Amino acid sequence: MTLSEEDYIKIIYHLGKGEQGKVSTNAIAEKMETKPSSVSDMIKKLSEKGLVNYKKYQGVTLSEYGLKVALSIVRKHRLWEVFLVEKLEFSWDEVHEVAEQLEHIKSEKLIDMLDKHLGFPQIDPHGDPIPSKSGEFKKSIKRLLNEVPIGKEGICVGVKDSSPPFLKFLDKNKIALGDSIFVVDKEEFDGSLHIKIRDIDIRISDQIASNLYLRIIE
Amino acid sequence: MTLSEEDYIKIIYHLGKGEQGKVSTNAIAEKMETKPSSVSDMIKKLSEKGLVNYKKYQGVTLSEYGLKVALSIVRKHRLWEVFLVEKLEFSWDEVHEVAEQLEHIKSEKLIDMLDKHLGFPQIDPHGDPIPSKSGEFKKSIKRLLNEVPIGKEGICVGVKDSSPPFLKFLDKNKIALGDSIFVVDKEEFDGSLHIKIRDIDIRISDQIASNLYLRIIE
DNA sequence: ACAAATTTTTAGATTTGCCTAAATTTTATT
DNA sequence: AATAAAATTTAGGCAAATCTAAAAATTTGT
Repeated sequence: MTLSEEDYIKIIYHLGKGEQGKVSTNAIAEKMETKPSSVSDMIKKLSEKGLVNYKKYQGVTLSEYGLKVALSIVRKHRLWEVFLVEKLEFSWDEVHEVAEQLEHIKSEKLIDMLDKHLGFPQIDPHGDPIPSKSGEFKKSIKRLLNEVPIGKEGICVGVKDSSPPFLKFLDKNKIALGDSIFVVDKEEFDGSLHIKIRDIDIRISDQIASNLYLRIIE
Repeated sequence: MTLSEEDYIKIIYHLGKGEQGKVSTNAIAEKMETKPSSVSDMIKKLSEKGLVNYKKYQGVTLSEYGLKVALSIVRKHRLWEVFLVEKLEFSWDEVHEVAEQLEHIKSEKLIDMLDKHLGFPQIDPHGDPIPSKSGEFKKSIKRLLNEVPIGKEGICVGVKDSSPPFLKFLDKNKIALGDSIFVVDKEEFDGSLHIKIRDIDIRISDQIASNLYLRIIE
């Protein structure tokens, strides 16, 4: 597969919301930053190769094979994102462009060993799930931290209350978007949480926890 | 720069033995696995871009700018090789193909941080020196282990005596091509060596040391 | 030195992925 | 349901990087 073909497949995957949805030529053109006519050309090629199902004027969907390819690209992209953040000190919002390039590197062993090196992560720095080698993956959902079950881990993806005092609190406690938070325990009577963040244990009140969104798996 | 241009520059660099040597069209064609006519075309383009010095029928050399570009590609290639071996458990002879792809990834921060993550290595798994960010690098030389000065480190790149008993010895002591060996000390009277390999200290006789080639720096 | 062999370049074609402009199909509106 | 608007496809071209075949320059052999 060429680089360009892989980009198309990935975009069709994302626009199709992971599975069935028919994807329009124009939508693809916009994401690819190209013209609809170019998209038509490429779709024809992808169709001949069996990567997409296509009937003229009716939009495209990924074939079973195309979906497999898409998931493998997404897997590579997200594993590289984890690598960049965990090992190379990138912040969660700097990784996309580089991962976009790294996702095209072809070597099965590379990805298997990278996965192992990273400890088989399940989510990337944006909280999105990482497909397994065979293409399965858990759905991710967004939850307020105080609603995350004990023993679960998630990525901090947003705040409900963005008032200065709250943001200051986050800053002081070194909690930032993209951080991975593990819920160790919950105190019954006041709802306060014992969490682990960057290998450090801290306790936060229910009030704080109900203002932080995590993206968790399952 | 396109991927193909980068490949040409790198090949011209290697064929020119690192610097001045004029490189012939045919030699480039062979390395690129393409035809001399294609090379002519590309050389013309590289020349227009100021990457090479070129007079028809007279071969090419890298310009100052072209050399800079070449060194940056070599740097990336070798850093990725170190990464693959040190962090992802690749063996020294498996890394080339993958590094060949990774060397084209464009991100200054990526390479800087990779360099840091790897502890600013000076040599790659084949014993070749890694250019610094600014393009300087030490020459590497091949020496028998017993001639390596105390305090130096090198990569095991070959054996002088390849008899089965010797190879068996290497195997038993977990010494393999590509291993990094640090010379800790040398015993005056029998010439035996105290070396560090994969963080383990071992002692080897002069007889052994005089059969192992290391590639060292400076 | 000069013809033969080799190397290198030019000319013209091909493929991939893109473009513009025009034609066609679908969808939206009245 | 007919027409206007929007989306999509086709047609014809372009640039990059390659190819084959043929021409030109250089090197080699005697």
